Amino acid sequence: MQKGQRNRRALEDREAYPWLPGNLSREALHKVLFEGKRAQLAQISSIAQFKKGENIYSDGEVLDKIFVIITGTVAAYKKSQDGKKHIVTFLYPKDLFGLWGGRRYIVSTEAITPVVAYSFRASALRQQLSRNPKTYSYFVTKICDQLSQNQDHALLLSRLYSAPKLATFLNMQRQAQLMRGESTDEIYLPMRRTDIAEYLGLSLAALSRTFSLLSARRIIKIRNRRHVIIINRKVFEKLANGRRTRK
Amino acid sequence: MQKGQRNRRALEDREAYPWLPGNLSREALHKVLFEGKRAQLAQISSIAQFKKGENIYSDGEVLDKIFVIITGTVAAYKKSQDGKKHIVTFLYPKDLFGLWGGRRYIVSTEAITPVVAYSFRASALRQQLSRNPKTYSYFVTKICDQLSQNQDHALLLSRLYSAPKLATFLNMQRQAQLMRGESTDEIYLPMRRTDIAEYLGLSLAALSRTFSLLSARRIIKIRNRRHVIIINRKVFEKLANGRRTRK
DNA sequence: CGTTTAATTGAGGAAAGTCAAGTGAAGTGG
DNA sequence: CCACTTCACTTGACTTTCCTCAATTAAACG
Repeated sequence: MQKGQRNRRALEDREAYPWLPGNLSREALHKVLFEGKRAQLAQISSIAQFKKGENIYSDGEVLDKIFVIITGTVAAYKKSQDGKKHIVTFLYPKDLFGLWGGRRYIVSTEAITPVVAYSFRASALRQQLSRNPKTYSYFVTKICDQLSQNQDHALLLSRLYSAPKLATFLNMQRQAQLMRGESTDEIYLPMRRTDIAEYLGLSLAALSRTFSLLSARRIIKIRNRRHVIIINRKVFEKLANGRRTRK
Repeated sequence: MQKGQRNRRALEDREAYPWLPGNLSREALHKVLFEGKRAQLAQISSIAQFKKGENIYSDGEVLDKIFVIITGTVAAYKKSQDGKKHIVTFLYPKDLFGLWGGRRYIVSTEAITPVVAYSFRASALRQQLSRNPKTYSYFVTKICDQLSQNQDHALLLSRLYSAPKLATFLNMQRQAQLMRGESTDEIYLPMRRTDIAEYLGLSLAALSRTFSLLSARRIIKIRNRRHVIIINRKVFEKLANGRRTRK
């Protein structure tokens, strides 16, 4: 299956999950849940703020709160048996997190920029859901999205060489910006290099070298630590999507 | 968080998803759905059979059927941009697959042994769900489990060395056998070496070497291609769970 | 402006990849 | 039931990439 085709389809198809009742688009459901009923929501939610670097919750804690990001970026991570931190996903405004587990959280989360978020008590949300089962599909959709995203991440992790890994990552970030309706002239990277390395399964040194390599080959331009511009789109795409490219 | 503690908790906690209505255990729900109401189910499901190696559905096809395995093993895979096959997950009896996408399947699946499965038309299942929203939580639970499993897989993929990778994989298989109530004297591997390599993100050669290494070091005994016995449990555990072990 | 944190770069070594040849198991047809 | 073909797996030789450790430079922050 071609990549372009897949991307287009993803945009068309992910809107609706036809096997679910309450066949609303995600955008519409987000509106209904988080914008249309502020007054009603206020009863079960509050606004939480986190400083940069602050831990939000940890793997294994009892699951009591669920969050929806208003502004900022969050990293979800696990520690592997060998003690290393592995970032599972980055979360952006409108993303929902905290509900992927059962009785306890299954990942840890940390604010990597200052974060403002809605905070729901899990019990209140449960009641809300049983009163209005249609909103269910919103959550299921979100979880399915997360699942699909995780599978793509696994694919990324098993790529062999650092250059295509990084190019694919940058492309994913760009895609996400597009989805959120932001400009894609520049790619914005709110996280530190270490975080990217932990997401891609590379050492910090290797990641840094790869940034330098892509920059030296004039494929990307590193405006500053948080902003990257794609210069040579053709080679860039080849790297991200290409067959068996190394550097 | 300690590993042993985590495993115990996983067993205790995953049974119920308290933020869901219809707070039934997974085991109970499976019974209700697939054993208690055979007659009712017969109307919306049929039995499907697949030969070893047969493709069940492909990534990108329109999602029309959902399956529950009765006997046999299925591999779910994606092809990455560089053309390589990457196995996302192995599926065993009672596992559900096909519903993780929206309008289309998001992975391909293939029978790696002869497979017998219930086959549901997606549309029929949708009706079933809207009539009985409580069964919803069964599906959500399954998806959350899958998500959690995928995250563990990602962790596995980003481990550096092949020996701990393989040990962890074997341990996962053992754990799964335990969950299914099977004996754990031997680890049964229904899939080919190639499949394991594609799951672990290793070359076939590297995987084979690692099997040989563990065997030479008398950590495991390879009774035959499909059956492995753990001899030195202590070293084995250290490999699978240990900090910074290489070989 | 100085101190701390984040990121880049260099040198050396180790693990896994690739290519290729060889062995073992399984399945088929006479 | 055995010979033959095919497929699955193992092992060897060589190459490459990334990791580790360490030193240096750049940016952020008080």
